[in-house]
Amino acid sequence: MHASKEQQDSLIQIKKRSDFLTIQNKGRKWVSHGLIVQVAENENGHKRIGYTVSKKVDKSAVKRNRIKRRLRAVAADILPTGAKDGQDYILVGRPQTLIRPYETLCDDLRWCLKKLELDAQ
RNA sequence: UUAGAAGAUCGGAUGGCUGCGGCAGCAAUGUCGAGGAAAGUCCGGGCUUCAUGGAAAAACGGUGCCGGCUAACGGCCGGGGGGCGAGAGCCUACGGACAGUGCAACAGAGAGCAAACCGCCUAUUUAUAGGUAAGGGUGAAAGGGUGCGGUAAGAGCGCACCGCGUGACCGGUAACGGAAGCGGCAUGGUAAACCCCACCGGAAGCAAGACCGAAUAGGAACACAUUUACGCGCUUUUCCACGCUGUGUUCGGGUUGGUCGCUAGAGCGUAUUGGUAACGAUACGCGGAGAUGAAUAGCCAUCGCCCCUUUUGGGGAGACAGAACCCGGCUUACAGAUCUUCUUAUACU
Repeated sequence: MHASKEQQDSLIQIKKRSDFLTIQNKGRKWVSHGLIVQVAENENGHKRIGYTVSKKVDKSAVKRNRIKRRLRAVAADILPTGAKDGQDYILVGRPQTLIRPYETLCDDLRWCLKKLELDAQ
């Protein structure tokens, strides 16, 4: 089920704060137990991905880092095949992200992507 | 063995598959990759920039027994005083109250150059006057304590012992300790209240700052000429020195992106050696994260740890917590494990 190295290279990371804000404003959003996904179209035709774990989720920096790492691991497995070109994705961590089993977390992401695709039509 | 005290160390290990960041390499690949507190940002430095340089004073902030260590400190080590404990030990903002100002509710007669409510004593007389601080009462606190003498009753009024003040002299680098003698006892507490004294301190921080490439004011540098004065020059004042003006030429700033700053530093380890110790000296060895929406992850196996039942076995937990320019400390958090030294009680010998 692991994505190949080539596929993972197609993912570009979102770094600017302004990009995060525009995606959050104009994009669509779907919530699951393990994580939240936000999607918006972009102009350059690539798949782009960003991660957000705020201090609201957990005050400990160690736990926030671990949540971000798990989100990154899930995204690396699912998104190269599950995501579409020309779209921006933001994965938002939740308290459940820390303790949910890995397979369930993957299912959460797949479910969110499916729902968002239906919603777009 | 019981109950403690002090100090130090560790903070799971190994491997596989799929991945991440730095470096090397054309590539394959190789190699390195979080902590004892990385935390809080409370001190002290290095480094960088800003202000024209120096001296003195004031203001503001900090430190506060003594000696030593250190680049430095509010840190550490050793010592002294005071307090706590049976002890090993632990705690300690621990300079100054004859420089000045202030503060202490209520109660009480009286609370800071003491006072006289009840009482006691004396006189005249049945209410005053004087003496007194033993006893009572109030209070957090009532101006030495006990005993004897003394007296009208009393009182350091006198004496002894204790306490207090002062203290020749002795020990110690010092803080301080000991102490003959003298003083009849007085100048209560509070300075994490203002304050005084001694010592220390310019300010802001790697989003500092430097460079490169792209669009507008103040401006900056260089050359020449000229004037020396009001005022201005990064807390204020004073003193001394210095600068300021005009013209021309050249360059070009607030923001964003990239590169550098960026990790070898008061570095770590071992041995010898000086020192009670903190720490210093010498020799040899080591080379160890540098990200910038920010790298250590996901899954699994074995060993170890804890709990349950015990024949095999099954299940569970894994603390506090994530480098962001770098060091030296402090403070706070921490499952569990190990080692060393010491005290106490009991037993054994």
